[in-house]
Amino acid sequence: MTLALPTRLTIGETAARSGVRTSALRYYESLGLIASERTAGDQRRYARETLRRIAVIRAAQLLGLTLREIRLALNELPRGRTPDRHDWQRLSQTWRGSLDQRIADLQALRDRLSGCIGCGCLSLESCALFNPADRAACAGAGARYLVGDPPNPESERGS
Amino acid sequence: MTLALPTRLTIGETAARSGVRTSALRYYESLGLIASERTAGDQRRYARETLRRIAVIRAAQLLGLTLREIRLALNELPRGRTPDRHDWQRLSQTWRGSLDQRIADLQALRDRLSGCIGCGCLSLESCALFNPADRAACAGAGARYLVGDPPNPESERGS
DNA sequence: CTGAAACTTCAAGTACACTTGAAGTCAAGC
DNA sequence: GCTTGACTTCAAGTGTACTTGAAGTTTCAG
Repeated sequence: MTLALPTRLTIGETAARSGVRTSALRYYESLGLIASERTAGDQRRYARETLRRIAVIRAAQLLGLTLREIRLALNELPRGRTPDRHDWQRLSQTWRGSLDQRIADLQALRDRLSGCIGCGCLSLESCALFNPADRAACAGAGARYLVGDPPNPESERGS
Repeated sequence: MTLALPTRLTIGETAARSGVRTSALRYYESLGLIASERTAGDQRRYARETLRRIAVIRAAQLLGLTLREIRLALNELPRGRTPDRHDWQRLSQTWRGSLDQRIADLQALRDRLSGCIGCGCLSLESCALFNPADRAACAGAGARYLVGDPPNPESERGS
């Protein structure tokens, strides 16, 4: 078989194959999420392996991770050597936990949505959805990207 | 019982009870998500009912809805009359569907994360996670806020 | 009546994840 | 070798959801 798949992809090819726009790929690269080699004329060439990396990035985004967090996780992958099955498995194992957590959070929210918002209860003080502390607990790991705990809460009232 | 709970809350009280900062409350009001009456000195006073509204807003954000979408949903509530149990139930019913969808999406992602990212498969072309069309399908309803389909994709290549 | 905390508006700033546009360069088919 | 599409950089813009700051006003306990 002399079928040699191109080892290096242009940014356009990479975009087409990954479903991620070229501008996003450049952005990812600027953040250090992916890397490229350059041609003599300074054009990017991506290794095929980068496609997997991009897929992992998109999957991680669906988990609610920020690009910064994803970069940190990807940095755990061995530098220099192509990540193998074991490396990717370790990564997916890490994220699976927060994904499970996120699913559990959403399921809890679903129960509340039916049980509390819909209940017509007027005892607002005792209602789980109306208790900020409780909601904060619920918002925990996975959801912070969605609603985002303010990094610096309680500044208007304090002192 | 002469215990008269204050019917109107200041913005600070509302913030404390809802766990949402005053700046966010003003922002919500500017978007038409909540309403207030004003004192002679032009200060806001919120009805207690607004606490429920705020809780619903936060819950809906956890579902991944934008404030715009939430406003539209809240506008379905009867104007003029205080929403009753039935009104809230209808609202929660609407959102429950997308919440279920979202949970299903995340569960599918979880299965893939273990089954695909971790699998070490090198047949990238046939791998679900590497197939943009498939991922787009998966990203459907609930996830758009997280990863956000670009509103205007494929502009660099076309024509 | 006074002083401080809480409130007011409005403009600008922040963070995230990109996209868009301008102005120019590279690569490849004919 | 020339044209054209794909590429380059860099700065600025977009949308969402707020926050922050300045400058001034209101409320209320003492």
